[in-house]
Order: sequence, then C-alpha cells, then structure tokens
Amino acid sequence: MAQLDRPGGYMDGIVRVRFAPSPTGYLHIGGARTALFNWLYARHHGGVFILRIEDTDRERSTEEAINVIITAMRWLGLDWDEGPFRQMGRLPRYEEEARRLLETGKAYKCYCTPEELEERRKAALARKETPKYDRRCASLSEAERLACEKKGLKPVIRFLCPDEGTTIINDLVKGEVSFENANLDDFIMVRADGIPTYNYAVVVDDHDMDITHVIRGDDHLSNTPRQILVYQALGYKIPEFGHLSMILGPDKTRLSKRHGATAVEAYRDEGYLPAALINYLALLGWGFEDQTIFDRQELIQKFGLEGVGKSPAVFDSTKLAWMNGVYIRELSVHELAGMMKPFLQRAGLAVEMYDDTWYNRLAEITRERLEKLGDIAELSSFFFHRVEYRPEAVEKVLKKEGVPDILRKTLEALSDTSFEFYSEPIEKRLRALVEETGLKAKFVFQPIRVAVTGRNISPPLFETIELLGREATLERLGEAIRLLEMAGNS
RNA sequence: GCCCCCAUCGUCUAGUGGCCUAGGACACAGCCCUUUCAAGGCUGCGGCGGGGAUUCGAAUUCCCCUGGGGGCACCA
Repeated sequence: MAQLDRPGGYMDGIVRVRFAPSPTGYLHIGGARTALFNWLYARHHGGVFILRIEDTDRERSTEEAINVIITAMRWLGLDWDEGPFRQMGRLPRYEEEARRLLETGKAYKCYCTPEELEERRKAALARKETPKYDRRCASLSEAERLACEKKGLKPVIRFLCPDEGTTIINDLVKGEVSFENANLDDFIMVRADGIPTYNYAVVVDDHDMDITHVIRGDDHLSNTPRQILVYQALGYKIPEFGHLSMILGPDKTRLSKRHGATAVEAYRDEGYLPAALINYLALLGWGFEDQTIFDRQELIQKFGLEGVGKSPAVFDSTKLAWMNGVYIRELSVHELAGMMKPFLQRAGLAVEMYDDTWYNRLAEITRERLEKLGDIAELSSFFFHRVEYRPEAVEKVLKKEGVPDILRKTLEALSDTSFEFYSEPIEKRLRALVEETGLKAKFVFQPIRVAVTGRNISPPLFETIELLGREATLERLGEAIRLLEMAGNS
C-alpha cells in the first residue's frame, strides 16, 4: 500500500470508501459503475466499503427506492462492510456542526424566501449576469433578524464562502483542478425545515465515517471546492478525491432513460449475468493492457485509479450483449439449464412439460445462440406448443419442388421404432435418406427443419428432433405434409 | 452568461518523446467450417479534431481554436 504515502493521504489508516446513492429511483448504470469502482478500490486495498443512503431530499426519496438499490447491489455482488447508513438518521450531527459554524461566523442565517430568491435569479439571468446570492442576510442586525422571526419566517443556514483565494483539488483521476473562491456563492447548508443539503451533509458524513477516498461521478467535481471549504471551516481532514467521467448515450449526452434501459434491474430481467455486467462496467472508464474479459478476482487484483481514464465513455449495449454471451457460454450446462427456466416460465411457456435431463440437453444446444438468457424463450418456444408455420419459411422452403416427398420419406424413416430416438441414430437415418435422394443435404434438412419447428432458423436439427421426441416429430411432419397437400403441392 | 472537465478507429480502449508503417476488443465486410442460425478461425475496413510552439524526433509536452460533457437549486 505504498501509494498511501502521499501528501494529504493516510499514511497509516486503511482505505475507507463509500457509495452514496440518493434513493430517488433505481440503481442507474452510472451509479452501479461508481459503486463498482469504489468496491474494487476497497477490495484491492483490503479496505472498507460503506453504503450510505443520501435521503435528505424528502420530496423524492422513497423506501421503495432504497430496497431496489440494495437488491441491485446484492445482485451485482457488491457487498458492503458498513451501513447502509441513512442521513435522515444523523440529523443531530448536522445540527451540531451547523451550530459550530454559526458561532464562529462561518455561516449565517438567511431569511430570504424561495420566491424572492427565484425572482432575483431570473432578474440576474435576464441581465446576463451570473446568478449569485447577494449576501444581504449576512449583515442583518439583531433587530432585523428578530423582526423576520416575528413575521414567522424560517431561516435557512448559508455557508459564508470566502471571496478570495483559490481552492485546489489534487484529483486522483483528473489531476490538479483549481477554482476561484470568488466564483462560489454562499450556498444553503441547512434548509428552512432543518434538513441539511447535499454539499454540507456529505462533508459531515465523510468526516464522521472516516472516508479516505471520495470516488464519485464527474458531476460532483464543481461541488468539490464548496465541500473543501466546509472541511476547512470545520477543521476536518480533507480526503482524497477521484472523479469518474460520465457515461454517455450513443448521442454523446449523459446516459438517461431516453437511451433505453438504464436500471440495473432491467438488465437482470432481460437475462444479463452479474459477472458480465460487472466486467462491462469495469471497462467503462478503466482498462488494463489489452485485456477484455476479467473475472471478479482479476478485477480486484488489477484495478487501480491510475488505470481510470479521464474522458467520458459511451455505453455500448451491443458490446455488453456480446460480453454477456461470452459469460453464458462459460456457464456449465447444468447452471444454464437452471437459469433458463424462469425466463421460459415468464414467457408463458409450459416448463413442466419436460424434466431436468431435457433442460440440460436444451442448454447444450442453445448456449452458443444466447446473448441474453431471455433469448431462450424465442429460440425454443416451438418445443412448448404446437407448430406455428411462419409464412416466410413456408414460402422459401416448404413450397419447393419435391418437398412433400422428402417429408413423407422422413416420416417413414423416423417411424421405424427399431432405434432409440437420439440425435446420433436420427442423423444416421436422415443422412441415409439424403444419399437415397441424391440431393444436397441442405435441400433435405431445411424442409425437415421447417416442418418440425415452423421456422427456417432453429437449433441443430438432429438434437432438436431428439428433444421434440418421436411422437411430436411425426405429428409435425404429418401436419406439414397435409398443409402442402391442401395447398396443392405434391 | 459564468465556472470546471474532456478530446486515439463508428464504440470501449492500449499507448506516458524514439519499440507506432498507432496495438487489442465490439460492430461491420469477406472467406473458412457447416443442414439453418450461431459459436469458432482467418482476412479486411477504419483513428491520433485543427493550428501553432518545444525537440534531432511528437498520439505522447505547452499554448490557442474547435467540438463534446458537467456544474451554477431550500436535487444529489
């Protein structure tokens, strides 16, 4: 842990990081990436990963969202060592520290109403000026203050921001970033109802929880100088910061619901594997040599903030899908078989029709064809209900010259009960049939495929026939023949 | 409007002054394998945003421009 030996670092302490989502919706892909990087950083350094719920927005925070986030974190395997802590459970601490700031003159009460503020903000914008609080309440006399209180006005607490000086951040991923304090205004620390706002609460929390490294999204970079000023005013030790670039949609704007699924939950429901999502997310902003596929242990072992890039990354769902396919193929047949069932069931297919042996076989023949577990339903639905002949398959394959004859011969060959109904003997019989007709294999096999599956695309034919079983296969062959006879083909 | 960040193939990235005629992965195209679709193998297509400067030598350092992103709430 040599890299802890840096100025402002923590020479002897262990790494303590946190993920601090606000429970206002789902766990967003971007949030998951932030959580992952924090988790990897903690695990790599043998540190502590803390989960903290930032629920000071009473309007938007919900219990439901907290559960959704926790469920998603667990599903991803991002286990935390402390928490979940909730800011709403820490109100007395914020009050205590706010009082200290008030007493030392580093904060003041402000009686301006939201309406007044909004009006002045608009006016400033109209004058093409930068909206900034004019600090009028900072110089309120005791008498004026009392008058406001008498009118029933509830004050907010504002942080008195120094108007000179420069605040410099030595960001672990961005490098040195500096801000002029003069550009910062006296932001609201505590609302009129006594609940702290983000920029204030986050400082007290990170201090109280002994956070050594604040790893979070880029969108917080411009908040950081305000927070550093609070750290200083409170006499706290300043942690290290590492700001991760945003994840963008294909149109290069910040990834949002407009771009499709952004909730981790949605990926789970479509049949993405946690290992694949983790692997993909790790690569969004981080890289290690030429490697693409990393298992969890490798990620922990190789992860470091030095490897994190500064530029934003576009979320590429195509690559994620490919990667998920890679992970599906790495699953054992047994594991895959077990995972497939819920997806088939959810698609309304009668999963109880078959036994475990059958599902293992199904997994075997479909594993190379799945990108998402959810694909299994479409790929294998014909096993579960009677054939639905797809018009384009009928047109392109079945209506070809000589097809009824091929199907009749197939029916005959497979009606022979002197062999076990497994793919190998089935293949032997059908290849013999190909010999007999003198046709190219595909001219025989394609019609059979369409006849038994209803489509021109399916898993491998002989295995498919085996899984369908003799009875259903013969029935479907017969149905196809009848269909063609009725249509006048013979 | 003000402040901040970013800039290598379409996308994710390797690259930290010479090893780069810029490497890998996804996607795309072609070929091979093949009963379809996949998977797999091979080949190809494709990039250092522009302009200055430093240097014997810049993708790599500095400046400007351009482009993109983020922030400027009693949201986080």
